[in-house]
Amino acid sequence: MGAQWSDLKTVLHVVRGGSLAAAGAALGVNYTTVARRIARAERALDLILFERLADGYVATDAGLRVAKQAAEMELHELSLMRELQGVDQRLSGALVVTAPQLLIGPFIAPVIERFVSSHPDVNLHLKASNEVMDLTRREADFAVRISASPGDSLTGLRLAAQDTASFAAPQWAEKLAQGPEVVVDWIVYERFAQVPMGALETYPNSRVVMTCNDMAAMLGAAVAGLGVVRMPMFLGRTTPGLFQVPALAPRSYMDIWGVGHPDVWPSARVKAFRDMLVPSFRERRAEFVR
Amino acid sequence: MGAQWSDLKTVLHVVRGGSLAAAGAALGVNYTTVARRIARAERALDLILFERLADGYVATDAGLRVAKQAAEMELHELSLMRELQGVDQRLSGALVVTAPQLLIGPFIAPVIERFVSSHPDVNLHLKASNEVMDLTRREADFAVRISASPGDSLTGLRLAAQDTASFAAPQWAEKLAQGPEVVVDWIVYERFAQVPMGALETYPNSRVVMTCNDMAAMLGAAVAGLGVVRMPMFLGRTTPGLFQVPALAPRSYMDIWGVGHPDVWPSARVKAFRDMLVPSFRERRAEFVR
DNA sequence: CATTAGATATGCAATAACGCATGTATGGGA
DNA sequence: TCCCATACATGCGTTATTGCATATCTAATG
Repeated sequence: MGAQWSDLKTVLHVVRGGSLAAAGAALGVNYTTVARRIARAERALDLILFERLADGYVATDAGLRVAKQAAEMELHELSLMRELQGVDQRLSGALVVTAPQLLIGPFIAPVIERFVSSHPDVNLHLKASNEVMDLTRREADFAVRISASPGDSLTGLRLAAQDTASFAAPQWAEKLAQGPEVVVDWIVYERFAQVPMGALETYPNSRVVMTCNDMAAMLGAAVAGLGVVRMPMFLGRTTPGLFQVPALAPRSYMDIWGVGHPDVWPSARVKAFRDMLVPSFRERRAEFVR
Repeated sequence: MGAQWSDLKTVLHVVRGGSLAAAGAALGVNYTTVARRIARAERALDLILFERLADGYVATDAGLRVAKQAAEMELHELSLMRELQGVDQRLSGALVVTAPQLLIGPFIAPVIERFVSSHPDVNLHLKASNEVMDLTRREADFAVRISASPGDSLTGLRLAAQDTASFAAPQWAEKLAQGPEVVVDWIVYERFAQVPMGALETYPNSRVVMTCNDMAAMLGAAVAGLGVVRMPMFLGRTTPGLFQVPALAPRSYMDIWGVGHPDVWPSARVKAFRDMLVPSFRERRAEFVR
């Protein structure tokens, strides 16, 4: 009478993705399989779940109802996965950590090095990403984030407070020393697209020479001497070839947080990682502020 | 990383049933398949879900957690199934009705006859059972029950009020007429196991000649002249060979209800069935009371 | 101590599910 | 109008899943 649970899940993903192909990708199966599962579910339920239109599958009312309850089922699945990870007291198995790309090299990597040698049975996976992983879906067990607060419903602890300052190649230091009338070329982050606040006060002739959507590329451009970049202190200080310049007064910036889902937080693996990460940041606290 | 939903469901049923065989029966698969699904789930989750003991599978803490969340998932599945049935406005497809065995012949069957000829595309399945079907699990879409109230969280309407009286073969009518000193042999329902309340007041020499767990068998015994049976009026009146006897004064009894789950209640099929059943009971209301 | 019932493992053949390649239909852009 | 990208349908060979038969193990029983 009823349909298989895997088929209900499949319906959910077709509704979510809007196409067989998208659902297949999400489920890790071929889209033909998705089509067959939908057909099977329809046979089992004796209902039409999707209208086959020229531009894809469109859910019927019944299809939407299936998807809705399947979404509820998925919430429990996700809750279970977090719960199982959270109560796991073994120092073996998978541990997924995510952190901003540019923080990894100078600050996370050394911790990871010690972690993996101390806990050789833990299979650590590091997701370098500036995008926010969904910890509810266990896309990561632990995340290092730069933000004003731990956010949503996550457990978090502050790893460091940080300031920003202006950094550039050495020739810019000389140029800026010539006086407030020099033309200052700024490399700015895409979504700001204008000279940083306060820059015009000290150097009225500041201008944007380039916008960019990637901080790593901006660093490269700065090292090459293209202009001045406002960035976190730690980043300027740890990038060879860059020096702090007085184009902009240091200003406090968002904190660095270590966050995790409350369900997953008690996991031995996550705790072990925290226990190495936190002291490491504490010791190097000075590198983040002016 | 995660496990398949069908495997989570399988874990649930092993925890519920306590053995692979029980789970297999519940799921409609061979128990070997159950064992393999458990093994697959354990591999996927990298966890031991069951201890393999000599006398069966015993869930670990992790296994219990999986089962618990899977149970929550199942609640949503059941809710979905009811919902889909409830919104279905077609007069085709399956309709499962349950009713007490002895009510079917005289009162339900005539309605069913008309129903199936009026709605030939509805696949009516009648579960004659004195056990209470779980309407939450959609073991039935509509139930005729003899009870004091519609009960739990079900929607219901009262089909008839009814009385009980004492019935027996004709020779008992003659015997009882001889006076209050005659020995009255009672056939009583198993779980009462004693002479009905009030019987000793009119016939002090009443005694239990047989207890039985099945009313149909009791009817047979009564027709055979074995003794007197207290039963609903409708039953005595519709059973050939039985006549009401004054061994016991008529007393009001539990009502007859037509009940259904609120989710399923609006279904066109259920509504159509109700719409035939209710007038039928209303017309014959007099047959149930003294 | 042998036996039996209940419960789980395992090997093998049958079946069902799957992925891939190919074909069809539709709509947008050059 | 033609081309191409998107989206689904279908046929076929491959793989994974399943059921059955058989073997193993344990506890309870005679």
